[in-house]
Amino acid sequence: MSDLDRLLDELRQRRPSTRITTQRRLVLEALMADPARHHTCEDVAAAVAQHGVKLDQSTVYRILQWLKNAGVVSQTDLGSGSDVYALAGHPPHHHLVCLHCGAIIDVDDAIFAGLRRTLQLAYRFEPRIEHFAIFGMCQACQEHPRTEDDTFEDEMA
Amino acid sequence: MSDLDRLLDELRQRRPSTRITTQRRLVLEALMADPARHHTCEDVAAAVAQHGVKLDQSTVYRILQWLKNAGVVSQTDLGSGSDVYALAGHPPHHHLVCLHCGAIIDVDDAIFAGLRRTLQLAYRFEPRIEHFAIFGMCQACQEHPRTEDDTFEDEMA
DNA sequence: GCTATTATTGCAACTTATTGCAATAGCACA
DNA sequence: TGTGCTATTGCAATAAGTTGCAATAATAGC
Ligand SMILES: [Mn+2]
Ligand SMILES: [Mn+2]
Ligand SMILES: [Zn+2]
Ligand SMILES: [Zn+2]
Repeated sequence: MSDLDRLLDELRQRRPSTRITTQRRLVLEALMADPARHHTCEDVAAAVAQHGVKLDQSTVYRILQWLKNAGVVSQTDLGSGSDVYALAGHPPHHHLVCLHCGAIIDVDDAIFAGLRRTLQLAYRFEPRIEHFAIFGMCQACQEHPRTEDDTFEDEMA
Repeated sequence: MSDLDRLLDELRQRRPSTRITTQRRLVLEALMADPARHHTCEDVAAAVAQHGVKLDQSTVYRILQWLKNAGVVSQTDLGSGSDVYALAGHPPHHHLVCLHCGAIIDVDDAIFAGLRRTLQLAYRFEPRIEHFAIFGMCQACQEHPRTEDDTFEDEMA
């Protein structure tokens, strides 16, 4: 039994009314074919289309939403105009996005350890901090100040 | 000279090509009329309309964007469907949003002190963490577990 | 395997937000 | 006060994402 089928099975066990459809199988297959990637809805639709199946945009979005609610994928706005979806499983990490040059820096999940603890202890709030994007200014852009206009900010979502 | 004119003046001093238009004055006036509120684009447009001036949606968005880039307002997605804009000035704070019941909890900016320091020291990254929304589950919803379906998540952006 | 139930899909309409471009209107300077 | 330059606006088109609803298809039970 494949990784994919194992996961689908698990999802159905969690809530038995769940149906395993061709569409869901294909979307998950596309995601797992490139597990480290930031997939857009369009990416996924294109990958599925290569298998000869055309999925409606709304179907893809609904399946991604379903996977997100199940904790299987994360959804992030990195400022590119389209949200990106990624398999939540393997190495938890986040990104720093420079508002000036658009650089995307990977950071380990450990940076949120303190914040998580604070929210749990002080507010009894269980945060779901997965694949966050933190906007700001990178080192290079701080050292090379430009005028306020020629910035990446305008181009950002 | 009013608070409003003082601010507009300052914005123009920062970049002299900036023009002070009726539209900009009215939008800023609407924001400052209720400084603690989370304003949607629609709210602002409605408030301005009460003064007898109809602004195009795109104009309002562009002015809010301009104010955001200038550091005057923050923009936040609290999961309501429309982004909210708030005057950045006075009391910096953030929100915890419950994915289950939709509750919105206010938290002090201090919760980010550690993270800010880490990013500055370890990555030389200057984060712009203003009026963040952190999604997760509130205390009440953790204690009162429900099935995975009747959740607020589905209704969220 | 066949049938009934109902979760899921596809489609079209809709919402929120952004963008290109011609018309408008600040404002610097005479 | 009048004139020219160009930043900003309004408008219409577009993009990303969501939603209502009728048609479809997964699956449980026979
Ligand atoms: Mn990533
Ligand atoms: Mn707030
Ligand atoms: Zn940069
Ligand atoms: Zn709750």
